Amino acid sequence: MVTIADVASDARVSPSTVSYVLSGKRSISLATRRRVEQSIRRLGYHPHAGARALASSRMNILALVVPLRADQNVPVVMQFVASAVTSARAYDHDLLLLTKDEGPEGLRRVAASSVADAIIVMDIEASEPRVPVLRSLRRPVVLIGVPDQPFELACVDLDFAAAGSVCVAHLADLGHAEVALIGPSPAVYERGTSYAGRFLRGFTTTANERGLLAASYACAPSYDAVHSRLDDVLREHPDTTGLVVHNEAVLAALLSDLRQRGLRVPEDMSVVAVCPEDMATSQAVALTAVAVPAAELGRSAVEMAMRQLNGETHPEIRLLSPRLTERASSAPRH
Amino acid sequence: MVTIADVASDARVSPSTVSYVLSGKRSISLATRRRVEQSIRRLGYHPHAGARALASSRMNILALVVPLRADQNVPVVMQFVASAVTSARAYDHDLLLLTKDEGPEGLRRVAASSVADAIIVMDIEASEPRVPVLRSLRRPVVLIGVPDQPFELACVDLDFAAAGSVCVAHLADLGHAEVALIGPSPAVYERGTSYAGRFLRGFTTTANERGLLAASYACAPSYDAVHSRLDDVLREHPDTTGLVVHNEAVLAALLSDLRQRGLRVPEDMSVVAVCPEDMATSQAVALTAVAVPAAELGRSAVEMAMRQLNGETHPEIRLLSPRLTERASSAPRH
DNA sequence: CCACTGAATCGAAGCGCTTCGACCTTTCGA
DNA sequence: TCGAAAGGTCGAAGCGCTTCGATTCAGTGG
Repeated sequence: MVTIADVASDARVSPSTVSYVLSGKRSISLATRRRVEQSIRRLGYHPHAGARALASSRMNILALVVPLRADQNVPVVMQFVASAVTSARAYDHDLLLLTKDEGPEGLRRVAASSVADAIIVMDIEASEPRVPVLRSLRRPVVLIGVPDQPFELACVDLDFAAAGSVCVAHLADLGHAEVALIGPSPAVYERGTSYAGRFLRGFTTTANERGLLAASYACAPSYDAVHSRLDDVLREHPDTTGLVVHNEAVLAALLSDLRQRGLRVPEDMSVVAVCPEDMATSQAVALTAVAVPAAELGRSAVEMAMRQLNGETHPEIRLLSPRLTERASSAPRH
Repeated sequence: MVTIADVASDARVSPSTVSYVLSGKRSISLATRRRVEQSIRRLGYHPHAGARALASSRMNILALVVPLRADQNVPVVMQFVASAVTSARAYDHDLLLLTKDEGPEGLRRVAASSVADAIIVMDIEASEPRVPVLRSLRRPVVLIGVPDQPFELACVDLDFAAAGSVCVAHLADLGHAEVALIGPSPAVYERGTSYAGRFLRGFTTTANERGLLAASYACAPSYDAVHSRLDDVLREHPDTTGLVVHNEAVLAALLSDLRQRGLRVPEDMSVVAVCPEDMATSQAVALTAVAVPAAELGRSAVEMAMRQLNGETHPEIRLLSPRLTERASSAPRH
C-alpha cells in the first residue's frame, strides 16, 4: 500500500508537507506543490480513509436513510438517491445507504462510530418519531420532508401546499368549476406522511378561494382501487371536469380507466398530476404536471449537510417552489 | 466520545480485553465478558470506524456500483439495492453507493483508500470494460451479470438462457406453435448487455427443439415502439399466439395495446413475461412470468463478497435457476 | 513435586494520517 | 540596518483501535 510517507520520500519533503498539499490548509510553494502532486500521481497514492478519519474525525461519508418498503414511488426514491450520491461526490464525499428498517439504533450506530459525518433522512412523517434520536446525535442532519415539530433540524422539501394550490389554480384558469383530488393511498394518510396533508390543504384552500367545488379521495395503488375511486367521483360529483392526481403509482391505471369509460383526456376530463417529469411525459397522454424535483431535493439536501459540516449552522427549512408544466392532458372546459 | 479506554476502565480491564470481547478472537472468561458487555451497553460505546479500519484494515463497508442512467428497470435496481444493504447489515457491514458514472477511477479510489473492503458491480456488459480495473484492485469483487471473459472474478446472475428456454417451453406445453419474443430495447442489445443475448439464445434454441416458429423483436420503452413492434409481429407472423416479453418497461403498454387491438389475453394471445414478481401481479392481467430474483441476487452477491473477505476464494459463477409462475396471462391455444 | 500446557489478561507497538508549534528564510517597513 | 511579519517546511504527538508477545495462574501427567 502506498502511504503518505512513500509520497513524502519520493518528493523529498516531510509527510506533513504532503498532507498540507492535499488539504491546502497551509501555504506551500508552487515548486513543492508540483513535485508532491507529481509523486502522488506517479505512485497512485490515495489517502487511507480510516487513518484520515481517525486523525481528522472526518470520514467524508454522508449517510442517507431511505424507505425500502416496496412503495410504488420507487423511481422517485431512486432519482433522489442518484442525485444525492452525485452531489456528495462533488464535495468529495461518499454516500452510505441505510434503510429505515434499521431504526433509531442504526442511526445511533452510524453516528457514534463516525462512519458517517452527517445524515440525510427521507420519508419524513408529520409526527416523525426519529426526530428526538436525530437531535441527540450531535451530527448534521437534513430531513427530506417537514415534520410538524422540526425543532432545530434542517429540512428540505417541495412546497406541497403551493403545489396543491398551483394545480387547482391551473384548472380554475381553464374554466373548470368542479374538480377532484385523487390522493395518495389511505396508508399514506394513516402514516401521517406530512406532504399528503400539506398538499390537500393547498388544494382545498385555493379551491375555496377560487370558488371551485372540490372533493378529495385517497386511492390505493391498484387498478381496482382506481376504478372504484373514479366511480365515487362520477357518482358523487358527476359534473367534475378536472382531476388532480397526487399519486404517481396510479397514473397509468387512471388514464386507462378513463379511456375505458369513454372519457377523453383532456376533452372530457382534464388531468393534472404531481409526479416526476419523465413519468409525466411517458404516459399515454403527456401529462400537465407539477414535477417532483427529486434531483433538486437530493442536491439541496447534500448541500445543506455540507454547509452544516462546515460550521454554517442555520437550521434552515427550505421549501422548493412547485413548477407546473402544461402538456396535453389539460384543456379549457367545454 | 466514548472510547474503548472508557469501557475498559469502567469494566476494570485493559483495552485489549475489551477488544477481544468484541472480536471474540481470544477466550475471555464469562465473568469478564459480561462485565465488559454491560459497560459497553451502559456507556453506549460504538467502536470508532476509522480507528478500527486503521488498525485492522477492515472498514466493514461494501461498495455497490449501480447504473444510474434513467433506465426503466429502476424498481429492479432498487430491489436489488435494498436486498444488498439488508444482507450486508446481516454481516455487520454497511453499503456504500457508487455510480457507474464514476468510472474506473472511482473504483480505484474506493479500493485504494480502503473505504470499501469489497466491491459489487451491477449492470455488467458482455465485453465489460471494467473487468481489467476490477482485477487489478486486489480486493474481492462480485459481478451481477456474467461478462464473456470473467477471468477470475466472481459472478452471479439469473440463468437467462434457462429463462428464455422455460418461457418457450411453457408456451409449447400449452400447444402454441408460433411465438414471438419482445426483447429489450435496441440500446440494450447495442450496449452488448450480456443477459439480452443469453435470453435470446435460450429462447431460440428451445423453440427449435420444440418445433415452434419463433421470431424476436427488440423494443424501445415507449407506447409508440410497442405499437409498431406489435404491428410487425402481426404482419410478419399473423398466426402468433404467444408472446414472451423480456422487457419490464413495456409490459403495461403492451397489454393496453393488445386490448385496443381487440386481442384478449390470454384467449387470443398468451403472454409470458420476465419481470419482478410484484410487477407481474400488478398488471391489468396477472402475468405468467419468470421472476427476476433481484432480492436473491443481492443476497447472493453480498454473501459471495463476504466469503471472499473471509479468505474462501473460489471465483465462482453462480447462476440462479429461473422459476416460472403461471398466472392469468397464459392459456392453452384455441 | 516439577515441568508443562492452556486459559485469561495485560502492555505496548503500531496502523497512516492531521495538526500544532517550532524553526528557518525572506521580505519589508521604519 | 534591524526587528517584525510572512512564507514555507519539518518533527512529533496524538487520533482509537487491533494484535502480538509476555505474564500469571491453575490444572495436569509423569
